[in-house]
Amino acid sequence: MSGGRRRGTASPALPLAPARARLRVLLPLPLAGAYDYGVPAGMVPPPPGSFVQVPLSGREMIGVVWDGEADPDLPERKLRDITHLLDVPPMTASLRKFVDWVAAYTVSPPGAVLRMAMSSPSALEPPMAKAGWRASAAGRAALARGTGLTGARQRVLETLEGELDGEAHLAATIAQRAGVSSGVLRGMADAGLLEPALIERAVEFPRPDLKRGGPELGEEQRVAGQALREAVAKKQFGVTLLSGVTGSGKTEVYLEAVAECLAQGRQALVLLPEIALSAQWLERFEARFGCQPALWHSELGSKRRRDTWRALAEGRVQALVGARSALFLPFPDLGLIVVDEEHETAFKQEEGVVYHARDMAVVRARLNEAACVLVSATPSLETLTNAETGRYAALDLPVRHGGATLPSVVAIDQRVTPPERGRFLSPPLVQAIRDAIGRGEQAMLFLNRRGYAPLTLCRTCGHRMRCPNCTAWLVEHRIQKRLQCHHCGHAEPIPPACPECGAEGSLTPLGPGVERVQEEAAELFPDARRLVMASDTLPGPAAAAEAARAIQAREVDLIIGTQIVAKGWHFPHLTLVGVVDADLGLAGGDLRAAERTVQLLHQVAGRAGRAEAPGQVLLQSWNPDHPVMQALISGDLAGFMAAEADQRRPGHWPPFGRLAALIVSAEDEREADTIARDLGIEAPGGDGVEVLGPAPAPLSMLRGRHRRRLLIKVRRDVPVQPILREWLSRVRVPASVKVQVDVDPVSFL
DNA sequence: AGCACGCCGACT
DNA sequence: GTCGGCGTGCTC
Repeated sequence: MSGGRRRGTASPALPLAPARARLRVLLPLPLAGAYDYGVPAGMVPPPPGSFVQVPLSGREMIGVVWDGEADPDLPERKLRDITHLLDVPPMTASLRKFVDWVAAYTVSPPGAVLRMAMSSPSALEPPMAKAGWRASAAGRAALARGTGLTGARQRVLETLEGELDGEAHLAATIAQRAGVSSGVLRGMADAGLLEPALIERAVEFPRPDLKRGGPELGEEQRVAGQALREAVAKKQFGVTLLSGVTGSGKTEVYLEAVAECLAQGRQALVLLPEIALSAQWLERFEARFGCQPALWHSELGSKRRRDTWRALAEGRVQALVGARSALFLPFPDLGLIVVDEEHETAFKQEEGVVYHARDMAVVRARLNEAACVLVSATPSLETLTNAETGRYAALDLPVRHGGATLPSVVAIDQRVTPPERGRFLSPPLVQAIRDAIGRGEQAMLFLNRRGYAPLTLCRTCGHRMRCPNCTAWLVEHRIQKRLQCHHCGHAEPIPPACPECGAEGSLTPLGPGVERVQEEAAELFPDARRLVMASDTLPGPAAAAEAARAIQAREVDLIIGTQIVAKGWHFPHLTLVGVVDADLGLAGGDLRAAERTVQLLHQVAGRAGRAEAPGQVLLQSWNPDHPVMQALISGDLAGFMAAEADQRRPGHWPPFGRLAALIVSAEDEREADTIARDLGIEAPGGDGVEVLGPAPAPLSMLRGRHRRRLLIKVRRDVPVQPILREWLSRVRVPASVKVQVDVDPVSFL
């Protein structure tokens, strides 16, 4: 460009100069919407979905060019220019729609949802090649001559050209492999024997082998697998419920759907409720496809995270298994989403953007013209209802794979044969464990309570040890010698004397946790090899995998575990399951307490008798006539769920109506009360709309914040989000008070 | 989410 | 007299 002054930027001297092109950029922040930015001269306006860097109040941020028109009335002086366009595949239109849909449904700022779809910030930056070293031409020549090199220098060159394949590596790596100090490398670089070079990132994800075929399928499995294949092959949206008794081989069936999806050249996503406990699942995937799938979960390291995100976005990952957050990953052409154990509450995200991954999976599948498969031995009432009304197709596997039979379930009436004083295992259960172990089989005791005792009480003054930050008792963890709060992470040493009255040796543990059951088992069965499985005794995937291996290798006789033992494990030598307190989940007025208890105990029961030897399940209960116990004993879960539906239908309780909760929280109790009261005053009404509350939340203090709840119940045909938005807009909330919206709550705490 | 501006306590 | 606490408010 010659000619000196052409035109300045937005020069006022040229009022008729065409205005800069404007477009909308959504930023990963909880702002009300997208912001407008200008396209700088010389930049081709990036299409929607492009990742761009933009200035925002003095700093640079990465955002996504969003759909829709920019506001022409925004004054030119407010408009800043896009800084640059990032070299990342643009976010697909379907993922953008998904972000908007989730934001609208959960009543969250779209930017907060976008943040979940940008969960690996570093993946968006240009591929960062690291500075490394390789042999220079002079170095290679010197090596070829074989003379004039010190031993150390020769080893370095041999290592680089040999086992390091002549490629560039970090100085530390080279020094370590060649067994020399880094000083040697420095000297070689100065002498021109080494030259700097960028290290290529070479993270390749293995391709699943579709020809490999899997384990032999039974006839029913084969038929169901074929049906799923056909659903995927249609390349249309559709949801299928795959139900089937525990041990019926549902995983192998839906892996057929995964195979079909990959054969179509589209990507498959499998969501698991707890990826950390998925070692056995990964083995099954590998058995079917000859390699590991890509993994996605919150504990993934930043490097792995970045590589996975980028490889996926670039279409180099075919199959991915992940926790709920994987739903927001940049699949270029998602063809299948499987939600395994769809009834699990772990799919509900309770913090930040509150969403249910199972429900959002259905939405993402719809926006991607993809198939969705919901899998469970104990489907949720929501999913069952959708299957019954024909919204979802349904496949069922009614028998166990390989000729195994379902375990028999019997209640032990605690009123008739109670445990001894201070004990928790009743005589019939003790005898059954003794018999099973005596036969060389494995037994399991299930109690959904971590630690030693849920409550510590002073026998002198009645003081109960409670959490300073939460409305909760402190749970004794005897192994760690600490009292712990299971809600906020507060922990303190067990005091030698009562902090209230000072009485020494007066603090007494009340009630059982798994540690205490293990202590009792140690006295009763001193020769049995025992293993405690709880989230705090199996920290991380490696520990869980090792536990599973030890059990399968029959290195354990008695397993004592919390709910993590309910999660899809295959323990072929386990024949007896004892539920220490079957009534535990029924306390409290939770809408789904009964449903959840049936699901959990049925899943636990399903660990027994998965191979040749038949399984037996004993439920210790104070109320064996309760419908929950009767359902488990008879095995008639369908009947139980039908009765559950009949109870919820008349009052328009979910799934026959919709709930949303507002949780008001503040450090100051009076502030929480004030806002909760204001919300109560402004509560919406009308046909098919009902507001309950405000009331103190069952956990009325959590992490130092006082909590109040309001619940809105609307008829199924009434959209709740506009009501919520309007309601919230009528109440001014100071920054010190948080109002969390929970559409379709599963927890009422 | 940052970062600035804005009014009330312990320091050089 | 100032340095600085983090409470509200804005960022295209």
